[in-house]
Order: sequence, then C-alpha cells, then structure tokens
Amino acid sequence: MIRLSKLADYGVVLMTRMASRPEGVHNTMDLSLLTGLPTPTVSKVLSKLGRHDLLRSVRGAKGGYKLARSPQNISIADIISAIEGPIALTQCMEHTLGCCDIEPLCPSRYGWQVINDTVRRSLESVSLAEISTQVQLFANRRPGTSASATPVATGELTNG
Amino acid sequence: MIRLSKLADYGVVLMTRMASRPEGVHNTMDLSLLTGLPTPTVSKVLSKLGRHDLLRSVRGAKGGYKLARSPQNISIADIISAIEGPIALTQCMEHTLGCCDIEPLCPSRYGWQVINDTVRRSLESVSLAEISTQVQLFANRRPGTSASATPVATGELTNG
DNA sequence: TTTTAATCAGACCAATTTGGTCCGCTTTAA
DNA sequence: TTAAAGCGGACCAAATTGGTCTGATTAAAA
Repeated sequence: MIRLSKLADYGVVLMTRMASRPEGVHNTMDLSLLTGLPTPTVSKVLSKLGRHDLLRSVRGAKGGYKLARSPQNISIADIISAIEGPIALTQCMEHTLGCCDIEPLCPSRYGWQVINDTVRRSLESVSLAEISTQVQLFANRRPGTSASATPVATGELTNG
Repeated sequence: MIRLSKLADYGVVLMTRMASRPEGVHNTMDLSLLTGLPTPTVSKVLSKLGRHDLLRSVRGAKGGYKLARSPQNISIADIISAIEGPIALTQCMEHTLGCCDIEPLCPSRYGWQVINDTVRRSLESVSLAEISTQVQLFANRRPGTSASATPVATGELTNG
C-alpha cells in the first residue's frame, strides 16, 4: 500500500470533522474526544494546518481553530501537502529541477514526473466538501456537538 | 510527501528498464549494474514481481526474467500493488467491507474510499509503455545492452 | 555427467523514520 | 488576576523498512 503518514491521515479526519460545522470554532480537547486521538497529537496537527493557512487560530480562553476557507475551496491535496510537504511519491520529485547531480542522465525522472502529476492532480480534484457530505449521511443522527463516548474514527486505527 | 516504499520505487525503475527490451531476458546481475542497486535487493524485487505474474522467470544458466505481458498491458498500479499490496492510503482501506468493528459508525471510511479510488484509478491509467517511451528519449544514445559504469538511476537515491 | 550460472526463499539485523509525550511559554476571555 | 486555550520544541520509544547473508534448487553447457 502507498503509505500516507498517520499525521496526514489525522489531518484529513480532523478537517472533515470541522467541515461539519464550517463556521464554528473547534478546540483541541473536543476534537480529541470526538476522534479518539491523543490531545497533543491533535494539537500538533492543527497547528501545522494553521501555519499553512487552512485553519485560523483563535487564541485565549474559548479559543480554538476555525476553517480559513469554505470546504469547497479546500482540497485533499491541500491538507496532505500542508502536513507532509509537496506531494511526491519519491524523494527526487520533491524538488524542482536542477538539484540532482545525475539528473540529465536519470532515465527515471521523467517517468516519475508523469506518475506524480497524475496522483497529485487526482488529489487536487477531491474537495473537503465532497468528503464531508458523505460523512453527513452517517453523522446526522448525532447533531455533531461535543464529546461522544465512541472513540476512534480515523482511517488508520482499524484493522481486519 | 506520500511515501512509496523504496522497494516499490525500485520495482517501477526495474520494470521500466526491462521494458526498453520487452522481449529480452534480463538477469539480476545486469540490472543491478545498470541501476546501481544492490544485487540481493534487485533479486528480491524481481521475485516478487514474478510471483504476481508481471514477470516470467527463466531458471538455470542464461536465465533471468522477462516481461510476462507487453508494456502496454502493465500499469503502474500493477507494479506498485504487486510489491506493496493493494493500493490504499490508509490501513482500513486495504480490506474489503466488513472487517472493522466500528465501520457502520466510522465517519471517515466513506471519505477515504473516495480518495483512494481516485488515486488508484489514476495509477491504473498510466502504463509502463508510456513511461518507458519517455525513458527512450534519454537512453537512445547508449543502445541499452549491459553494464554501464554510471550508477544509480532510481527516483529515490537522489537528493537536493 | 559434472560443473557452473542463475533463480528462489527466508531469516536476521541495523538504521531510519515516525509519532507520541512532555515541558514551559504566550495569549486572551471572564 | 486567573484559567483556558494555542504554540513550539525537545526527547524518546517503537515500528517499519530495507539490506545482507545463507543455502537450496534448477537447468544449460562443457
């Protein structure tokens, strides 16, 4: 399987959660309870998303984070690259041209470029809004406020 | 960045190399020299590709591996999933429905499914043939037979 | 028939990466 | 002024990865 780091996974999950109340301010503690993820980890992810202008932080008491733009204008690629850096399947693709010694000879580079572009474009095509509407179908009986007892809602912490 | 394991990276590189002589039999030693990858590693990757019917092994002296089908009929998704298992960005997506306790409640699953399908489809759309024609442009002055001194040709072993 | 060149499989080990925890600091509403 | 929140970095443990080694098997060539 192609590995997405857990942090990036969490990022998508948290953003999805926040998109269910796009105008609200969400704090770390609540999100931690809702998702079952450890509080400091949630905090770390959120602050990264904040630094990349996907979230806006509200400091002080009653603070938290709110979406910086509407879910329609946030793509999955935005979220992933905020946390993991530029989307690329291999290392040499992370940089732009001109940094690799053997580059003019490297017979793989151009192939990888094709592959990476394809994947990146596909992730750019999926918006947070699309995903969170899917979620609504399953969340709408619980009006999505705070602390539910049911833990764990990531794509990660599950197994067969 | 989305991480592809090195082995999968190598898989793509090796297949690309072999696609430049689609009918030929390629042995581990030659491919190792051509790519700069350690021989046992090449061997491990090739045998995995063989077990998934992308390569056909020819044992004994003068043996090696040859492509099991034409490059047009091999997708990047085939290669990656042969080495890494089913293409999925998160663990719970590796299985088919019905294996996760909280599944009926999991608000993320359906979002991930959308994302994964998008990525998988994009990788299925790129064939080995497309990539190796790109390679030809850069390899055609060296008629692509055996051992060149220039090492390292993966998308991985390079940095900035 | 013997030798040699190749695949094949699996065990083992080392090192990198990852992610979780903890700490103390800053900010602001009540 | 206090308490509740974000902020950021240092540190550590553990899981994953990938490279190495060994030996068995196969088949062509001498």
